[in-house]
Amino acid sequence: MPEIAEVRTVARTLSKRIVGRKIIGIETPYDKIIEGSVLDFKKSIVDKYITNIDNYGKWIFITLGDLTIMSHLRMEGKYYIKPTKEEWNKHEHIIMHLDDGTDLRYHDVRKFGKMVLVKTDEIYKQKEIAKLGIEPDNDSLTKEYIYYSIHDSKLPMKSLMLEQSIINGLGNIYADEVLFAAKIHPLRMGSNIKLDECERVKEAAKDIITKATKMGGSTIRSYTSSLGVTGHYQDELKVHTRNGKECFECGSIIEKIRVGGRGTYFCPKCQKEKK
DNA sequence: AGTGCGACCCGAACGC
DNA sequence: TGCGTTCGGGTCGCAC
Repeated sequence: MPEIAEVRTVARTLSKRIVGRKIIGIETPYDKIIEGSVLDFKKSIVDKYITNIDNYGKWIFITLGDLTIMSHLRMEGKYYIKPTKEEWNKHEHIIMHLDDGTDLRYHDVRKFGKMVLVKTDEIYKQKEIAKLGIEPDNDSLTKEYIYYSIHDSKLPMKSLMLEQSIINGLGNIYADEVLFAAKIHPLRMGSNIKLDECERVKEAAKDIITKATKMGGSTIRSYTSSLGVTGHYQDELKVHTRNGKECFECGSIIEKIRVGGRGTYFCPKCQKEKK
C-alpha cells in the first residue's frame, strides 16, 4: 500500500530523525525479512553511523557509509522510533538499537517487506533496482517513453501502470487515480493507446504524485501513520475505494472490477472502454 | 519474450 | 456468539 508518495514521506521523516545516529545493536525476532545471510547483515551494520536516508520508487535506502540497507515496505511495512526500554510489539520484526536510547523498529503485519544489505556504490547495479523505470514526477517521463514502453503490449492499462519497469513507484491507489485523470479505461490494451493519450498519462502521473508527495501521501485502510506522520491525500482520491458513489466529474456511479487480480476502480462514463 | 497465476502472510470482513 | 472461509495486495518465480 505504501506507494512512492508514502515512501518519500517515510524516508524524509526518518532522515530528519535518525541521520547521524549510530546503530549499536540489532535484534531480529522474525528474520525472514532480511534477504541473504542474517548473521552477515547483523555483524555488518552494528557500530555503523547512519549517514543518509533516501528513496527510489518504493525502495528506501538507509545508508551507513559504504554499506546501504535497501528496504522495501511492500504492503504494510512501517518504521517506528521508540525508546529501547519499550516492550516489543508482536509485529516488530527488526529492532535496531541506536546510540541515543531509542530504537528504529521495522513493523510489518503481513511480513512481506524485505531488507537487503548492499555496497552503497553498487545500489544501482542490484537486480531489484536496475530494472526500475522512471519515477512518475521525473521530467524524463515523456509521452514518447510511455508510448514506446506500452505500444506493443496486450496487457490492460491498469497492469501497465503497475509495471515498475515502466513507471517506478505507482501502486494500486495511484494507478487508478492516474487512469481516471487521463480518462483511460483500465481494461484498454497498451497497444491501443495513442500518443496523445500517453501525454495525458504523463501529465496525470506528474500532477498526482507531485501533489500527493506534498500532502505526505495517503493514509487509508491498513496503511495508517508510521512515525506519527499522517498523509492527507486520501481526501483527494477521485475513484479509488469510491465504488457505488457518484463520480465528482459526471455523477455516474463509480464501478469496481478486477484487473490482473487487483481491485480496480473507475468511472464508466469518464473512462470509456473504446473510442 | 510476453503473459498469467500461485505463493508469500495474517487481520478484517464475511457467511453460516 | 463463535466458528470457518475468503479476501487483498507488491513482487517474485514458475509454467505456459
